Amino acid sequence: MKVTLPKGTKDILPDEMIGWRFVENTFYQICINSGYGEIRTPVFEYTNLFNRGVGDTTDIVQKEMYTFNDKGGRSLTLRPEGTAGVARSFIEKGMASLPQPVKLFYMITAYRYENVQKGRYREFNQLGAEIFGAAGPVADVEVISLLNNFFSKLGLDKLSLEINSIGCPGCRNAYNVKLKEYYSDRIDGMCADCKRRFDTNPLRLIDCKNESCIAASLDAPLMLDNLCGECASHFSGVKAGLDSLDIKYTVNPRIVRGLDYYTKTVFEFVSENVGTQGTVCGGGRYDGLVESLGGSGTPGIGFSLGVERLFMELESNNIITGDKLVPEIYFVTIGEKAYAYARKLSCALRRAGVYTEMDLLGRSVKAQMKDADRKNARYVLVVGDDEIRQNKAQIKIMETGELKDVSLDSIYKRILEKKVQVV
RNA sequence: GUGGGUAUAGCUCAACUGGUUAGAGUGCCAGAUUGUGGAUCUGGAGGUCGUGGGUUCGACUCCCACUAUCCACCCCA
Repeated sequence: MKVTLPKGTKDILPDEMIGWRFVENTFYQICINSGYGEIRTPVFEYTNLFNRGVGDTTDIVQKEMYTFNDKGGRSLTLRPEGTAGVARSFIEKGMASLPQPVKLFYMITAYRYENVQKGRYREFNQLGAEIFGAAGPVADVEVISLLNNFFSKLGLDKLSLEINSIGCPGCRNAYNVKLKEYYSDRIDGMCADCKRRFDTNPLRLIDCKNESCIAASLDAPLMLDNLCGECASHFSGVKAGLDSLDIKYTVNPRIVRGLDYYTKTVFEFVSENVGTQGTVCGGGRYDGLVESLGGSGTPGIGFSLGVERLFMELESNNIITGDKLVPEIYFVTIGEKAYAYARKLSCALRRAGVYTEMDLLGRSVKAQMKDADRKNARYVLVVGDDEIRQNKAQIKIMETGELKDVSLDSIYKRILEKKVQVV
């Protein structure tokens, strides 16, 4: 084998694509119905967008970006996530002067240089949506309800929603001081990572999975108990909104998102079927992002959803079964005249929206029948030069094996009436 | 970046403690009375045994390296 897939990438083959279409179409419909406009931004952006947007201290920026110089010496980076590019577009295209709020959604690939494991790839697909310019908790609720609609339309009811608030810069700074105070006499017994976090990002200390660190964190003060008045009332607004929609959730005070731009509400949809990477969807509010990228102060909230992880969940619930599309009519032909006739009929049917099949290899009748069977065709229309002369053809109903004579004229007429049912 | 498992036909897997032309199932192609599928039977195509070294009279089998893949840590979708 000489040519292979790059590590961490995959081919999505035709059978699987049917499921992908199902997921993407469902997402598209829900977003459109909810007033979101679709946006496409470039796969690569100038590197500094992510440095500033995602945050210099994050793992993503520090070690996971595909960064390269183009021939003009510009530093470019394959997007490691979707929000930064959309925020850039919001600013650059002057969307702040559109009627507010601006609601956008997208279906993209993203790239992170990480070691591969279950539910984690280097190129992966995300569905995402963002609301810019709406500061109140109703926007948070709308984004979550969009996801709730999406999951229920897919037939998924086993994802659990966890929410938290990580406050605004104001209350977080005060909280960080408190945290450092709490950890100052315990940090010696904690892991190397945590010792580093103590200075760079103390918020992450309570999130560490290392056993001794978990023990040290048991009595740590929680952000949730230290929110300022504004953040606290925002969070209760979110909870009240979810309650009124009967959306179930649990408050998980230990959720911390890995991207620097999050403020106030953060949330995750978690699955038990995805392996250790259980987060199917993560999102939250980012009221400071647009401003930090040079735009005017604009609140925002959004999410991104890992399609590969969603698929694992769908498959383990038997929602994606890999069913193939089956042809309505398979034309079995004998002879050139019959082939030409059937080809014309087949084209007309395809234009009318009917899936038809024909042999392209000049195979025997038997082999054509076998092919029709293999493709699970509902009907086979057998046309030979004899039939052309007599202006009729045989239709075989594959499920029962029943044969019927039909006149070619009537078939053509039925097609013109756009009737799918030919028998 | 770190740790562990795996690597044989398109796919799923065999090959005894190293021994001759590496097998099966499935899938694919063709045939079993000449213009009709699914069952059965027969035949055919398809493998530099992940790559490169080494040990040996002899390596799919043992050793080393590399690569890929899977799983886990970190972190995230």
